[in-house]
Amino acid sequence: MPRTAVKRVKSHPRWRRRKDARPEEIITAALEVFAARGFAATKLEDVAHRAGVTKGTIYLYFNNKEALFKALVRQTIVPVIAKGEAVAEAFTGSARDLFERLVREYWRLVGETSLSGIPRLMIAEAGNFPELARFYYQEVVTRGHRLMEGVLARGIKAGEFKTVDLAIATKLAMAPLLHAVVARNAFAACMPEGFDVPRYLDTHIDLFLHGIARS
Amino acid sequence: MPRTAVKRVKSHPRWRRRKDARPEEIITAALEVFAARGFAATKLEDVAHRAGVTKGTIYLYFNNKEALFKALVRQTIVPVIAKGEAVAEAFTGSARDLFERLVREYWRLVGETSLSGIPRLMIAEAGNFPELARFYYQEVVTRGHRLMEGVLARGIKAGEFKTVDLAIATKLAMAPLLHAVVARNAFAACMPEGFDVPRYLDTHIDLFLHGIARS
Amino acid sequence: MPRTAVKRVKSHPRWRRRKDARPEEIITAALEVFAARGFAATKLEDVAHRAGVTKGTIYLYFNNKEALFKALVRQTIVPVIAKGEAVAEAFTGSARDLFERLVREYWRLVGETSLSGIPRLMIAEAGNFPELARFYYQEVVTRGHRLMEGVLARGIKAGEFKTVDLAIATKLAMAPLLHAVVARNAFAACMPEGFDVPRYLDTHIDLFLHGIARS
Amino acid sequence: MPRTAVKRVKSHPRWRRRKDARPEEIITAALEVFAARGFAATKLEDVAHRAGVTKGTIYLYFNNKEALFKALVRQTIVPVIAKGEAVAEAFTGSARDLFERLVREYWRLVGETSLSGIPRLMIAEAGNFPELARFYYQEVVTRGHRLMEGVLARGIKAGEFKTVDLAIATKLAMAPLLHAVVARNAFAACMPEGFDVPRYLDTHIDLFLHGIARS
DNA sequence: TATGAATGAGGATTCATTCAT
DNA sequence: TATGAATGAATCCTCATTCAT
Repeated sequence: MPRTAVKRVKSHPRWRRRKDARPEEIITAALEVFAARGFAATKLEDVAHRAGVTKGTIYLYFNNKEALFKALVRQTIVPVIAKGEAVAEAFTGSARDLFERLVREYWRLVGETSLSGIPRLMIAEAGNFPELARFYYQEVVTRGHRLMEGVLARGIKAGEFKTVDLAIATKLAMAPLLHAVVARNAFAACMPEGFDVPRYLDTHIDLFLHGIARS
Repeated sequence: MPRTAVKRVKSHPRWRRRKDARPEEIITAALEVFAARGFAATKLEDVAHRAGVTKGTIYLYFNNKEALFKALVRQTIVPVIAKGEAVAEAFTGSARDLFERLVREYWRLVGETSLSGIPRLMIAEAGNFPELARFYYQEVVTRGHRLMEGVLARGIKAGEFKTVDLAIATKLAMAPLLHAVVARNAFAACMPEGFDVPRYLDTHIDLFLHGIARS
Repeated sequence: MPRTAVKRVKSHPRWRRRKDARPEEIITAALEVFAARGFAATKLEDVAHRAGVTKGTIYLYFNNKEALFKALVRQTIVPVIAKGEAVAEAFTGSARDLFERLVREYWRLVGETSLSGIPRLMIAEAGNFPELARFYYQEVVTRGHRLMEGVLARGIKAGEFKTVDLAIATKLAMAPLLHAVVARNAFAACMPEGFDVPRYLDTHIDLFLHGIARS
Repeated sequence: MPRTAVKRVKSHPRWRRRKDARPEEIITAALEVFAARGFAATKLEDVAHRAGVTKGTIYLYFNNKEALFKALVRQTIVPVIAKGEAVAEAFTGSARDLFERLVREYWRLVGETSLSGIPRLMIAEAGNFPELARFYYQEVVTRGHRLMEGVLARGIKAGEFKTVDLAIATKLAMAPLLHAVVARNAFAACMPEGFDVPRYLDTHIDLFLHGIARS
């Protein structure tokens, strides 16, 4: 801290230069590389290069490769769930509309962003990082399920949906989303026809709501 | 010149069988290890050990780690698709029944066997093996889709199903299957509640057929 | 996942110098080991050890064993030829004297130094490194021949030497030098009688000049 | 022995099939491969293939790679020296003519045959096989030198040659031969001009005899 | 004798990690 | 803080050697 602190003050007297941005820059870079190659095939040198630093710098902020990987997962994906929960909580319309809203929100926040690499990464590496897998399963998967379960329960109670096994219906509500994210991430280069996401989402919403609709 | 002449003292005969069983034994072992750890984290020594041979033996049958990996994918999963096609071709009942039959068959052949590791493996490694990914996408994913499309088309033509976008409905019909296989494979250890597969399949069949049903 | 995080406990600082001296140090060490053992029998660990570094360090400066070998040949021997050419160019005396001068110079620069290993190395490995062999033949052998041809041509024009086939006389002028370098390098340990180099050179100069002398 | 012996007797009742030719076939094949690649880079599988047998068979006749290499050197090159000695002993003409005869004979027996690989091999591998190097130096180099020394001594005594240091003059008489064999073997592929051997030999004989001629 | 499947020690190469600067 | 030279454990792969057949 001593030398640089002085420097900072010297060149930017008023506002601190936000070099606490470093960890985030590194995590952003790491997300891209890990998502593209998987944990083992990722070289920290590549991460460093993409973050505009050198290998050694990574170790100033993360104890080792594994710690970086875990930090990456923990810090990027959890906020998305939180956001979903906030949306649900604030929502006042029908369960059908909330379902639709959450589906589209998920795509907007994950499917279309670089976060789409995370589910695939976790699927790929769960076996190698049991502890992280447990964290992810608890804090992302289960929490996500709980969120969706609430929506379905709301719809059942309101008479919009027929009575179904909540846990299973939840999984079925999410699976098409998850699978699309994962498959697109994995096979984007192999899909010459492309993947008409809006229509895919529309159809899922339509079919699912039809399927679960009362009467 | 001290390079040559390594004396070896062994008590056990170093091999008994030999033969054309070897490649398959190795592939079986490789499937288990690759599925558990991913490509990069798999040590050929582990594969060898599990196959009951030593490292060197693997190289008698496969040029290198990558070749083994590719052979594994190509030789194990394609037959499953072929089987599905055969089932569909021979089927004489309604589209609804065929849909149900294929869903259950997929689970029986993939979800419940060690083959369930393959989809997850491919999702994890597609980025590192573009050529293999293309093969898999062509010969497994696309072919699987084609199979399911045929079923849906049959149902539409027969008036069982309403008219939908075939490609998208197909993806939605498969996604819950694929995702269940992949997620269970990845997170089995994290699912204390377990995963009630029969009910999951029943519900998917029910919801999907309800969703797509005419009128 | 037990792949990462290797703790290391060391008492010595692992490096002190760094810098651009390294490649040369490595090449020097490599010259000694390659010359002693040949390409295939040389272990990079030995080279590293002799250079006072570890295996990994070699790879910071050379892509692989072959690249090190090639760099070694290219960077060490070419300057010698250049020096010979400079000597010839600056020389103002008779062709006989220049011949003598070059013969002795060659021995001083190659025969007596660690460079004496290079010709033998190239002879040993030419078959395994065709491209390098071509380089060496062009930039060392041919260029050396051209140099000697110039001397003989000068002597013929000046009437010192009788008219001979230049290319062949050149080869005959060089062969005793080359062979002595190569044979001494190979069989030094087997020559109990030793090899009286000064006298060998004297005699070669004497016999050759007698043989080629006019009249 | 049992099964094959029976077979042999059955098909060739009278004369044994000369399968003692095997070792020679293997040595011939080994000469080619070793000469092309050097000791370390030679794979016994290649030798076996070229000999029309399998790797295992080599071990029926030679204890290991090193033994094969040594047998190869010992059995192929020594006879050549013996032949040279016989020629010299039987020769009745002048020393000049004998010199010429031996030079040409050497080329005929070594330079033009696959034996030309041996000197280069020995130069390449002497450091790795000290004991073999010593054998070669004793039984080939030294013996060859002795042979040539005898010729020169004969010429000096007869007044054909001037008095010179025998050991050194011998080396100078041989060097162009040895070097030509070795260099041609190593760099044949790099010599677009070719190598006019007959003329090279003629010129060497001419220059050397001129150089050493009395008065 | 001959085969060829199997072995496993050995060495090239990679890359996470360290640490003097 | 940041660098990047250096390290060395880990792993792929090769190939001499063995041995049941």
